[in-house]
Amino acid sequence: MVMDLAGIDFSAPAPQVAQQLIGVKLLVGGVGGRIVEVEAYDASEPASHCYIGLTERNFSMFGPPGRSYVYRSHGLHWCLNFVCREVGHGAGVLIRALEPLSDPAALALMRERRGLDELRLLCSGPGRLAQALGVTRAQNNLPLDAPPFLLLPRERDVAVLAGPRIGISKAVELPWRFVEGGSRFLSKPHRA
DNA sequence: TATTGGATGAACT
DNA sequence: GTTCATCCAATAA
Repeated sequence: MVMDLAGIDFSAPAPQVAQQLIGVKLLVGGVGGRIVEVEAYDASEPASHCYIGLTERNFSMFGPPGRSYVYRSHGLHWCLNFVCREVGHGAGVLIRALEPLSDPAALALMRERRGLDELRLLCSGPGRLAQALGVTRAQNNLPLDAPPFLLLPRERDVAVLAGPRIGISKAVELPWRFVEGGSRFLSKPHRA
């Protein structure tokens, strides 16, 4: 166990970490919810930002496991990842959707940041959840076991389903997207 | 130096 | 279903 957060060993391969993250509660500055959708990425496959090697953008994915990797997508969205494996490997888990926490103050803050009322749309997508949680490049390469981050273990069992990843054109065959079966907060429905 | 293509989301038809 | 806003790393030249 190199990095034990919410009972998860982040030095394990990304797909293994990814399925264990479903049902875990993620808070950033006290705001967040239960993780219901994630995707695993690894330097060995071409859909990963690490496939090409170390760059200014992806350097945190080559650092220690159990840290954040935040990147900008399509020029306007931020996306949050958790780093896996060991230093120098290049692997991580993209956090794609949360079931928003029921704390009233937290919900109000997320709604304000998103400019929306509808609970379903607060955190159902990687860009949306980063906006709701106030995550930007300022939160890149930070340890996940210290503020503003907080990870709490699953409170109950969840049914985890695996399927193909969303929005990629390479390595489309890998079933490295993991969702909570039946969740209403997914960015897209599960497909096997 | 120029072009291209995204680990997206919102607003359209 | 399609379009588009808008940034930047990778690739081509």
